[in-house]
Amino acid sequence: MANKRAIIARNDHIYIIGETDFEPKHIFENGQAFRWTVSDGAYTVVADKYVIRIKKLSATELALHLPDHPITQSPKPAVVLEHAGSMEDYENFWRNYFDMDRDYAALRRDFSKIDRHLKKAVAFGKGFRLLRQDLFEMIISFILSANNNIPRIKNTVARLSELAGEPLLERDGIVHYRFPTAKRIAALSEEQLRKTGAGYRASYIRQTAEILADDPELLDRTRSMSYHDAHHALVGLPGVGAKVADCILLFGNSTACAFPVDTWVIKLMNRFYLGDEKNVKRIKAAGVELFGAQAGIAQQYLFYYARENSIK
DNA sequence: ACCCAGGGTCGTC
DNA sequence: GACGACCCTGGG
Repeated sequence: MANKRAIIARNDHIYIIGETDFEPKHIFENGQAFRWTVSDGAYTVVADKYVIRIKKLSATELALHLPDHPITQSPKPAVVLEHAGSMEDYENFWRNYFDMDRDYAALRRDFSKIDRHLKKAVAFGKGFRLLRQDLFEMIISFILSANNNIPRIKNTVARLSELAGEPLLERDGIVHYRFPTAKRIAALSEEQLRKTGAGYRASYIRQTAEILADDPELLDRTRSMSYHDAHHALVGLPGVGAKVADCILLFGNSTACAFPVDTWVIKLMNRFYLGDEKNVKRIKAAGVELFGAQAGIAQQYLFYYARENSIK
């Protein structure tokens, strides 16, 4: 039984009502996205040309927002995407961005049957969704992630956007910038890139941006490739290894079989399943073997569960 | 104050 | 395949 949910657009806001799997904290605080801030439980997110604020609404709040709407008669979980636009924006962008056509409730049920660890992870992370983010943004963000920590990655991405991205709008005294194009980043000097906090990754970023600026179709082509071919194409870019390529495909294209293996996944896969496997390729193969065609999503639930509970 | 680890990749052996 | 170096920075 698919969960019944309603999407309503009104006054530049989009409401997602009755969706069991939409928890802003679990969507954004798990390392798949870097262009967000949180304040009083509300998430400000920059995606494409949009700057939205995501809030959970109680039944009372929802009724205040949509006073004359029949849906507010029966209390259901509700989320509002403020400033997200009209129904057209939802259909053209948000539906895809939030991976709304995947049935996460069904996925959780399937994962829960696989084993007790995944069952706990899935219960803990209920409300997670994969984001289908801009591929170029994912490439640069995850080149930055190598041997780095999340606060610094976020800072660098923010400074890079301010340095080379188009200003979008000012809200509450803060100017928000769109993520830069490959062309704009390729035009920066390595010195400028280092000043954003990129460190030694500055040269990878510049080189990769240059390659992609010279071949603007490359990323779009990967979307129609098999997982294997797309992964191979991405690994050819400077600063992009096997793990980063998997992150790009998982968080930029919702390629659910991509299974990134980082230090945390090595730890948790060994602790829960493998014992003492050091070979990353074999850990990745074991993940796909255990969790199936959507192993990357299982990986995200496990990753989030392990990190939030400091399982080392 | 100093040290360490952080969603890995690359070059070298 | 297995090491070690690697820009920085926030947190201990």
